[in-house]
Amino acid sequence: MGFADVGHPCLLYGHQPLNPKRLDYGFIGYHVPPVPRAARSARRRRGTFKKKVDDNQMCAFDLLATIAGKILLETDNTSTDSNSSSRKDPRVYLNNTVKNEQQVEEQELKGESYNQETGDRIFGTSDLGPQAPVGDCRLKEIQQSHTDTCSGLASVITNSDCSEKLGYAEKLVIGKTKNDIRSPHCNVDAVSSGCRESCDIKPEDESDSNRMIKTELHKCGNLVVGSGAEMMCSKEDPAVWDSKPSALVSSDMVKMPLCRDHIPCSSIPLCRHVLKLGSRDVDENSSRCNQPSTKIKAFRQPSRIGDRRIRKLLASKYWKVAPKSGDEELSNIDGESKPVYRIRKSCYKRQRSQRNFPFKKRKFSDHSSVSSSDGGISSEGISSSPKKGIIGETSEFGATQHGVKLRIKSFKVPELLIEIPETSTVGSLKRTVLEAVNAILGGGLQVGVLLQGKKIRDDDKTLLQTGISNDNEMDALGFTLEPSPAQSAQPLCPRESPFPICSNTPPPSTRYPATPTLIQGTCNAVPEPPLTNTGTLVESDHDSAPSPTDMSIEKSAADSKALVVVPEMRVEALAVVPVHRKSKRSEIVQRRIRRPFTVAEVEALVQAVEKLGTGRWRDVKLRAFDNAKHRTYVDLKDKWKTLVHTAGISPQQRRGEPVPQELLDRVLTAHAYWSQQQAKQKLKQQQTETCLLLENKI
DNA sequence: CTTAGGG
DNA sequence: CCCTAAG
Repeated sequence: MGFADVGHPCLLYGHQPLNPKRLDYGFIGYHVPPVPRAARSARRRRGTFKKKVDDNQMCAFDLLATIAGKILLETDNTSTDSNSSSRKDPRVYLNNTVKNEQQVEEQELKGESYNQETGDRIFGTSDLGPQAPVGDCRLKEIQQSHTDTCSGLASVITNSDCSEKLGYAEKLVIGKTKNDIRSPHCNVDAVSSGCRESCDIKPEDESDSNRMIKTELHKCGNLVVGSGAEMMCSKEDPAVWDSKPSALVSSDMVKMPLCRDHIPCSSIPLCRHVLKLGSRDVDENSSRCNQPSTKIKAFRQPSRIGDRRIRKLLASKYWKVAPKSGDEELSNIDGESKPVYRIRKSCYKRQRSQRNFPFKKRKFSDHSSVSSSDGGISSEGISSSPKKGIIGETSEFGATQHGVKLRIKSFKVPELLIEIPETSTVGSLKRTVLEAVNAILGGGLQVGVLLQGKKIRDDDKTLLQTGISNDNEMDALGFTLEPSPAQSAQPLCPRESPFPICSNTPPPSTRYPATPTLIQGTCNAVPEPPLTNTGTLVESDHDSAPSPTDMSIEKSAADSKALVVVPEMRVEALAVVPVHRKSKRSEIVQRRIRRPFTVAEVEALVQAVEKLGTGRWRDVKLRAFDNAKHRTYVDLKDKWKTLVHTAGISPQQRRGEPVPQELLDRVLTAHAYWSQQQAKQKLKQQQTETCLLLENKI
């Protein structure tokens, strides 16, 4: 053949296995013929290997998408000067376009047929309710009164200084009102002081026009804050405050070094805006939720191609802030498979589809209806099988147990601190916030469970023991989203934490200081094991991967169950999610968080490749990373590619966690070996082909 | 769905 | 990591 045989890597180097496991493979491994395609397909069909990767992440994405669907950003600078100016045009559009009253009215009239093309999000800041004092921030009132009325996402936008053009921070609280869950519309409350008017759309007060608009929103994904009547009102009296402020408003100010001269924000007059949004797609969604599996599929099919396109468009744009991920432990160990996932397996077969689900969904359902909700934050799942609840029954109680139905009406999002130069544009602020949110939602969350406002830290307790099973307590049950432990502890570059919050290479002008979650006033440095542990649903996956998973749990919960709000909790965490929907057509497609391979993983990979060879990534995945849900065979292939490259460059040129030279040597060896094997095979193939040809001719 | 490669 | 063409 003209090729000198390259010895088996192991024989050549006699590497001592870093891992005892390595002993289990020997030279023989190289001679194992590749599994015939047919066989593989069969395996596939059998479900031997399914992508379950990043399910949790998906959840995060869903969540994000949901939140994103409700942008709350105010771009109107005019407000900075005073009530008067803002009064003239209380409405602020995301795209910076302010619509005139007429337009607004038209929209109202249009009602259901609200033109999607006008996809602008209107941030009305009007008030239809009783007049309230104006001028100062009346956060407290807001907080107290609205507990029941407000629903949906709540966002508090704090303007640290009204006179500062760009300085404001927002807090977003996800919450829902009692009546909202099913309602398709968005409820938005905008409360502000000083320069802004407040807008509180109370369910009861909803006018028809309101309803229409809202409905609209939910349909086309447009967000209208403050509608018709309210807007009008605000015009008349921009400074009117709603008498029923939202209880969801966080009292806690966003501390952002936005103020000039670093004046403590608290010392400056603040403009606060509270926006509450119901989840728009909920209802539609809910109707589909009954058949989850179908639902997703329906989407998937049509969106396949589009999906890719979308991803392509968006993928590269939003990952700058992607948290630097820590490492996972051993390949096989980690993984984020969560129990919840199992429950809804049918729905989320593909990590990818799942991940993009919200976006895709939206994109493709624009015409018809946004069925989305998908669980995100507020979707109300409908689960025909009660016992399957997220927090299903605990095993210990066996058959006697009653399933616990949980409704997750809202999640509290961890506080987000953002630092951005005052010279930044509003757009960049938006982007920054979005990125930060994406970073968090994309990977650094874990779930906390609250009962009566108290955090339940004992994960070993059963629901029964905790009182969660008690119906009376249900209302007091709440869930929080918090940064995963590692993050809180090591904000900037959490080494061990798989899901760091901050980006390792933040843009010059922005950065996300590590901010421990202040939820409940208690900083939970202590990792809260996922709710999962409590339930039986979990299929012992002993995944080590923390956060994202949790999200999935919640998500599932949301999907399959109802949503319940825990009102008493003060929401201090927030995230602002600006969304520019139409503008860039960009549905923020989140890029997967980066998770550098650990040495252990590399070891496992090398070992597997040595044995299986290159070109059989699926097998490699199965063999060495079956439990690492987030490592796809493509990832492994890519890693191998980079390993080969790395091995070929000088150590000085290498970046990231150094890979032991020994491993790199093995990489080169194996690579050479398998390359040769491939060449040989090709040759053989060619020979046989030619032989056949000749024979035929003869 | 998998591979193989380019980006 | 992402995206895609191919198979």
